[in-house]
Amino acid sequence: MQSVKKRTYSRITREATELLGKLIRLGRKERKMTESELAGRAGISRATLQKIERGDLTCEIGLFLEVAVLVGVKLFDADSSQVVLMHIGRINDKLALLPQRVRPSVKVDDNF
Amino acid sequence: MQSVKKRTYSRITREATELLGKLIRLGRKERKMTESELAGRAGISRATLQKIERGDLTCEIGLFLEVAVLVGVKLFDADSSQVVLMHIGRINDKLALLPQRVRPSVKVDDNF
DNA sequence: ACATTGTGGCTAGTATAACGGTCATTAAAT
DNA sequence: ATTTAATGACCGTTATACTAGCCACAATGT
Repeated sequence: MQSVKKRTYSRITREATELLGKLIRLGRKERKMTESELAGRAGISRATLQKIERGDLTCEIGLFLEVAVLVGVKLFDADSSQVVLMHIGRINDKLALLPQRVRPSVKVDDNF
Repeated sequence: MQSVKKRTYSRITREATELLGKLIRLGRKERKMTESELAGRAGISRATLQKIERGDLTCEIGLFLEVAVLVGVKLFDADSSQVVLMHIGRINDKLALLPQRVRPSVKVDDNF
């Protein structure tokens, strides 16, 4: 009974993960795969797959996305996934333009 | 030197995570926050934030998305995130329509 | 030029995720 | 109705993610 992990997540984070889990479960059933089958293909245990489909926030993002890919879930969005992925080049450019280090001279504006 | 974890990830998974990490780093710098600041706000260590921005696949999805939300990264896509999130209701419906258990009578079609 | 400090990388310790196995329940097929 | 097996849940073990702290380097501001 020592040091119970006390982590808080925003509503957006919780809903997004829950959604992704449901999309995975939906994709799996549409393809008529059992939990064991999908877990086997993904190289994970059935217990972990159950956590993922349940939307457990503590699962590794790699496992989460890997399972999603296996059941045909389009990452990031329905039909613009490729567009988003292609943006990775432009993001590199934008990163290169920014100063390599951040030095907050004043104060960071808390816009929440 | 026993049992080195040997995990493989699809290219899509790797690129998606890498992209998300870069988006986070971009968002952080655009808001002129230091790694320590963002890590502090997210309630994680700086080392973990560095792993996230690097696109490390072994990070918890909850931490990954939480940091993304903090720096204003729109989850799933640029401007249709809310649409996707609203679809959660319809997904529940679709799940309810499917049989509650999958019994593969024939063989699962390997469409890869 | 100098001082400041953000960043990358490393370590050991600790919390915990993932695994493999088991069991009860119950939907699905006969 | 009976049989089969997919699912949900639990547990002990093992692997590892996260943490706190440190150092070296170098970009930024003066």
